[in-house]
Amino acid sequence: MRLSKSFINTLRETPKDAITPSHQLMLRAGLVRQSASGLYTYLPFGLRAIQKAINIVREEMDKADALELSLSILQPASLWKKSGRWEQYGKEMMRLQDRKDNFLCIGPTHEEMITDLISQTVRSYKQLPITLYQIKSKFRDEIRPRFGMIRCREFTMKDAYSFDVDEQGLEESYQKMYETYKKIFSRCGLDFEIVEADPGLMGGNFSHEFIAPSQNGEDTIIKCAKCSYRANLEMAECLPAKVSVAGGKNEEIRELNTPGIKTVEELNKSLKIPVSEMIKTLIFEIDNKKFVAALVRGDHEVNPAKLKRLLATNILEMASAEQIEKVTGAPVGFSGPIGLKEIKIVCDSSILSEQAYLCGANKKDKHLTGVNPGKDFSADITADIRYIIEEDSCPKCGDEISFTKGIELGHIFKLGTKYSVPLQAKFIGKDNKENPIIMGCYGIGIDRIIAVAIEQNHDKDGVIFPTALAPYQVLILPTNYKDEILKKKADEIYNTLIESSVEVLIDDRDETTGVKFKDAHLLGIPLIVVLGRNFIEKGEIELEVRGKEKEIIKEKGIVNKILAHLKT
RNA sequence: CGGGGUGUGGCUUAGCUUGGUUAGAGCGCUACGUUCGGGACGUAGAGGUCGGUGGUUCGAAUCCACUCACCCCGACCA
Repeated sequence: MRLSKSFINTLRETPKDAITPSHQLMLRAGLVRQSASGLYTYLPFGLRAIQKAINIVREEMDKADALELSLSILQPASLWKKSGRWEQYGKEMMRLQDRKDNFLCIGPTHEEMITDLISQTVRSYKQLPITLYQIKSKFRDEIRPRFGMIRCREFTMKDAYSFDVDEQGLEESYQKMYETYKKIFSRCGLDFEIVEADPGLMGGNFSHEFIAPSQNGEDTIIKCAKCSYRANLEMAECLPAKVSVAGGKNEEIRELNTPGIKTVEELNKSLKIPVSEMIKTLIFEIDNKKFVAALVRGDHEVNPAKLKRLLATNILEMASAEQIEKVTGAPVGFSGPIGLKEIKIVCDSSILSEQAYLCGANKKDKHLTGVNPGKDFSADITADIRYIIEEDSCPKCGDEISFTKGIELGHIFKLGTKYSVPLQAKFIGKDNKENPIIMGCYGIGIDRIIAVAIEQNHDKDGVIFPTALAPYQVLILPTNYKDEILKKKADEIYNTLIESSVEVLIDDRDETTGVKFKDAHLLGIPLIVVLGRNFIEKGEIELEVRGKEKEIIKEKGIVNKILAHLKT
């Protein structure tokens, strides 16, 4: 492509709304333009990069025997009502009505559609296993789109769904995708971690996330320094406390006056008791009807995802101030486990029965000290219900852990029969019995591949595309295209590379050399071939590997040298 | 939805506190000329409902009210 004929839209200055490097550079390099919050237009160069990512994903999915199809973007409400998600899915799902007043949604995901398709087409175990996938736009009316392409409302997703006859089959399908994802992100040249994750609304006990470490990530992951343990914050297991705290089993309960002192920090300040020797009591409402009290140490936080899983509920919310007063008999800030009636007490496993703690008295302006769990109250359930903190150690090997931020590139789930049962996707087995199909689902955020590639590969001058994702591989830069010698040689190299099927650009614009260099670096094309005065004087051509070294090459060897670079 | 912030040609912005000429600038854009190895120089141009609506006033980019959009921090997720 000749730059004089292409559509490049580089910006000299950074648009003020863009904060993260990938967002700034994608705008500056003219890869995308924003049309509204969370909505972007891909310009030609950006689209080429996206197509590169799509092709890699498609190739690897096909190698894994997955089959591509395309489900309609608009989906009938009836299917979502069958799975129950018409009600469960919140405002992220864009709902609309057609001229006949039928309700539809713009697909935020496609489990219902694909399961319905399978229910109509699969009859026998002989048709299984099968994995189907598509690569297309999804729409989620996100609460808060941000970071440019990292969280948009309309985005391109590869979503795959596996269908098996049993758990073992699912395990194999899942494992296949796990390996496929590793290949995909490696081929894209990305740095990533695989972590255990909470499946949330999707169902299942655990899942895996593929996370690109980045300061601008929205997820927090936990890494063990020694072993291979990786988990996201929601999922990371906490070992029961090993820290020994002061106070003993036989302390007597004493009531303290604590007027207006509601938080652990305030209690710590006025009573000089370490926060780790306090119990925080939080009241949650589950399924919009029942209440539970969750107890964690003062220096810990309740992890709602763990609590949800433990209580097997999807709806868990903090109780309101009025509800707390009704349930505990005291205003917010004075709740405690002693004297709670008819509500389940869930105690975190880091609260030790042989220690004495400070906690709320369920009376206004009163707290209790010397409270021994086990002796003075009993929990209905004791389990791991808190977030891991940096002082914790690795749940697998006990070594140090660290926290890292990251961007979620992909997520693989085991769905089981969550959708196949309500949507009646069944098969007849060898034993002539009818059973629900066992499902898995596997997503990749395509736009995020590009955003992450840029987050991870850029410098002060612009993007440094990994070769696999670059919109073009080579940029030929004659410093002055009006110079006959330079023009002739540049065209010659350009034509030769085109004949070799190399994706090549030539900067034939009537721009100053400085502009050409700046654009070349901003665009991030991996190989820049500079033809300038050194060529005229000495027959030397400069080959710049974007972000790395520059080489001086004699005229004759240039094409082979370029081709050699592209192979590595 | 809660908290914070910003809206002035394509981009970055001055002016707003303390209302008063044709709303300035840099970059970009157009034409011509000189340049041509690091966003060059000269000359001449084009481009603006000052986010919108209503109000106060002789007079509003500037003050007031409402509203819209966008960004950032928290709850959602690829």
